[in-house]
Amino acid sequence: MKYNIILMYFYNILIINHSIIYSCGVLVTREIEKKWQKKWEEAKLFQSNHDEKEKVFLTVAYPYPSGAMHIGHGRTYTVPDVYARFKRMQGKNVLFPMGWHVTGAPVIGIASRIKNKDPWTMELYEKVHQVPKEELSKLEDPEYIVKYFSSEYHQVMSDMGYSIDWRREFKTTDPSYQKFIEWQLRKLKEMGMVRKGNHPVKYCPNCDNPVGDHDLLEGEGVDVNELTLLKFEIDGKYLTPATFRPETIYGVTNLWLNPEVKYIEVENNGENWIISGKSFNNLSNQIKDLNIVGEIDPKELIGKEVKNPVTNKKHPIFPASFVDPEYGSGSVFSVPGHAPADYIALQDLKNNHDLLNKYNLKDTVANIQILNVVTLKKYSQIPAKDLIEKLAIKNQEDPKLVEATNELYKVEHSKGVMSPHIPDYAGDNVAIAREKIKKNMISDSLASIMYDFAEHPVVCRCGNRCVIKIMDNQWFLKYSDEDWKEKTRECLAQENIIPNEIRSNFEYYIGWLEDWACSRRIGLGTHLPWDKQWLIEPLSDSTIYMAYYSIANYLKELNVQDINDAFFEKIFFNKDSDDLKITDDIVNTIQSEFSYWYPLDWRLSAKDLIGNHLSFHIFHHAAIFPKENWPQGMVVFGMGLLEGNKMSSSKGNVILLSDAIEKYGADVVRLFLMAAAEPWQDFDWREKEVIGTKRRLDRLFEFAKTIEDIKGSPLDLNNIKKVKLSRKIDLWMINQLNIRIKDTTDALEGFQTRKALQDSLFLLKKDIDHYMYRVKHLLESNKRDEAIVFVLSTVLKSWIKILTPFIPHSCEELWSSYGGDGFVAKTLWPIDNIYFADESNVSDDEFLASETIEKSEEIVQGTVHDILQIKKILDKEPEKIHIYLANDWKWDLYKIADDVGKPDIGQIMGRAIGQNVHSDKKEIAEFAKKISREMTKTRYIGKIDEQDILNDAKDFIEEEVNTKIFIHKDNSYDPEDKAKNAIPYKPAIYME
RNA sequence: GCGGGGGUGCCCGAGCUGGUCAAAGGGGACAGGCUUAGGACCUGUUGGCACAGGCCUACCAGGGUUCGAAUCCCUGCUCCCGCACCA
Repeated sequence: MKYNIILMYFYNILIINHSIIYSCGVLVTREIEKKWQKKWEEAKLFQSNHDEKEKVFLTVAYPYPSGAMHIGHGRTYTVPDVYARFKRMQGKNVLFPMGWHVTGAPVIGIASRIKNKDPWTMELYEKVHQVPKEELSKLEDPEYIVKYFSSEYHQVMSDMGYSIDWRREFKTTDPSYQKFIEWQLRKLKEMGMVRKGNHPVKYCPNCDNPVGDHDLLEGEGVDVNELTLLKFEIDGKYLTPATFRPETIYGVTNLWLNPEVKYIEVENNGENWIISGKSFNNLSNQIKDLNIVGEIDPKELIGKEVKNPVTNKKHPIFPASFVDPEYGSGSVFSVPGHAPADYIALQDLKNNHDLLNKYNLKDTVANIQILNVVTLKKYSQIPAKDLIEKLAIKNQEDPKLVEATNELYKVEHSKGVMSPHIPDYAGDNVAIAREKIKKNMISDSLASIMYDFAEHPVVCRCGNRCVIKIMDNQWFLKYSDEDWKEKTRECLAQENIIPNEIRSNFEYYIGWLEDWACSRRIGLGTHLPWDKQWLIEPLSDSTIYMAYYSIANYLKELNVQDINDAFFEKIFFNKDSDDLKITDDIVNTIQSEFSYWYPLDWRLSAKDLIGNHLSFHIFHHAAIFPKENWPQGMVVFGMGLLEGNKMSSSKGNVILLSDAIEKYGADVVRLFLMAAAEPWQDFDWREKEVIGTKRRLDRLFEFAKTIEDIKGSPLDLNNIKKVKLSRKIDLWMINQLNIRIKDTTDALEGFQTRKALQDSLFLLKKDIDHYMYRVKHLLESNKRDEAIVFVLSTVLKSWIKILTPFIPHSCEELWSSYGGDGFVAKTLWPIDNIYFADESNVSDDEFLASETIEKSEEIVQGTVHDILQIKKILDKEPEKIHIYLANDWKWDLYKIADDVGKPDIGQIMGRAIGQNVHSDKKEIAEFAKKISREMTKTRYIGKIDEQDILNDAKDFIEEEVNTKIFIHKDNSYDPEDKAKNAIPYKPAIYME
């Protein structure tokens, strides 16, 4: 024990040292980040108002603040911030708002658990969500929970430097928002999109409330199954076994009852049913007015007969210990032909002489004839038996029995056909027959529907067992309505979906969605305006709230009583009305604000919300707004992983965003999150790689210092001394910069943050390294080379700009440190033809084409590479290196080969001879053969002046290969006949 | 079961409108340099065989289309995600 404490002590020291060492490398500290955040706020940089500029309106799903923000959330909210900042620099007027979705039930449960000092919850909120002790007890109030965490979210979002227009912040319980929701629901009701009906839910009788999966102590993710209750008559009463497979009613041989459990007689609508005592709780929540009449002794029923409701055959009742009194109604009908469990139970009973004697069943059991119902290829008339034999199942306790049951259920459902002797349904697929039989039996009052959990128990957090309750008089949104679906599809079709592969997912969900229960009993929220006992279900109040953002700041100024339906009709549809209570000028201002910002350009959300939130969002926009205000695009996010494992607050596997910011700084966190994966992919937070990201950021600052060092005086980005460039390597660097700017811009347009950073940070850094390497020898002879200073300053200036959306604090700091004017966030995004766009630079026609510039550098590098390769395998150091360039006829032939486009030597030869490119046919053939394969590996961009290129880089090459080089256009000196190896873009080499 | 998306080198992960792909980038490993030292930085190597700039084998498996396939088509295997009344 002591030993461990000592070890921990050392470990702590190591950790402390660790962070000290790293923090030494920080160039942008938290203080600097806070400084810039304050400056942005003071300058109201992100307050967006209606003006003449082109607008971009984007929203990201507002959070449900029931816990602290973790790095997964950090990614979700950084993506829109990066895009917003990018678009602003492109001169757009961008609206990026934020609100809090506080309606719903979870906080109610959390609050009561905190009140009850539930240890798990207390630990979660204290350790994972890091709520201070003095605040913890206040979380007994659900309103306080959302208040506490929404202000926490607000703080962390500010610390991340998000460019949010906070004037439009709201909570979904704000009175004016509730007015907005009431208006929407009334509107939908008027349109006939709301109906009343019944609906089964997971329910806790103790809490007297429906419960969601996250409110469960046990049984998370357990399905609710729909079962058919079949009524088997016995002495004027009914036994009501429940089943998944009503079609097997034709194969019933007997019923099973558990003689060791309590059964009761209940009265239901004039009928008397015999059910297990334990099933009453569940059934009574589903069937109205179910009254207990008395107890029934199951032992007395054993051996008696029941009547099959469909075939009218008589079946005996047998005892069985496997009958679970909690499942269904506590009795089971036996289909040994198609249910392995029934088959084996029957076998077991046959061998159980004690039991047979006790109930005097010997003859009855022996007379049971197993019946066939379903015909299945590759199976006998008794498929249950086949499977039991195949899996070698010995008795009822065998765990493989479940496997056999599931297997047969699946196979018969998907491939089974009703056997020829089954009346009315012979030849039908099982799946179809099942539905038909169920429907017919219910309409003939031979059966009814009940619901049960697929597994027991399902336990509420309060400790009580849950049941399934039919909620009656529920209100539904009619997503099943075909016209509504059609309109929704139309809306989807005109939207941009990123990534586009997700589109088919939406199409699927729109088709699949059925009516959605939009009312609930508990939680925070808005009451249904026409039926106040109901609250509006929290997904249904979050469908078109983006429209609310556009006017939220104005609504804060208004008197809530004055906000009525007429107001919203005016704002959203410009409909005039006598009921308006607000003066014209104010209404018109708000109206124009809405019509400026709408439609929504981009909606961002997580991919697990496709089937509900996002689909509802389309449904409601399609229903309520005219086409010109339909949403324009959606971006769907992936999930977050932590060191390869799924992030989950409730499992404690999270890193809080606030901790990450404290440790690494907002820019590092932003940079890592944006570089780790594209938004729609799952990203993985790996500590090691986060640290790597930090180093890379530091190097940006070092680069700036390097330039100043070369220049020998302070950098002034706002006033870069222009120099006309003549060296190809300088042009190459500028050209690479342009390529990176273009690729970054394209990537950002499509929300590809990872690719954008790949281009703007990593690849550009590589280019700069390469450039520095290429000009190293020039700096040695002239440290203050003006062209180099010009090139590097130009690169730095653009580099800072294109990184600003990602690491805004660092970029502001760099910008202001090196003479930039104002906020870099307010500067314009760089164009992608810097230098070349200026006509005075463009005298040398040859270097207009970026391809040529790239190719030149490739030739230089390729030549160096080849020389080094050959040198490596020579015995001795060469004294001279001769470089031979391809002569004109080779270029001509190369062009022909490119035109032909494939390695078809015959055709290339034919054309070459036809055009008479060269007199020596043998040489042509030889060369054609040589290049025919090479061709496909090289990009042909036309003839370029290789001599000029190599001469320009001659000193660099000589330094690299440490030997004098001689460039030859012909083979006047060619002792080893190497010149013939020269190919366009790939000179021949000879060393001596 | 229904629906969607994948399987790439030691690991993560790009590429996938066919040729510039032995395959970007990162991580790891190895070697070297810089250094008092380094968890900092730089360079090189990281499929095999060659050794005058080359060849072979490779992108789950099998088949096909093509002059040419990681990329297109078919088949199989396999992994992941969603399936609801609720954030």
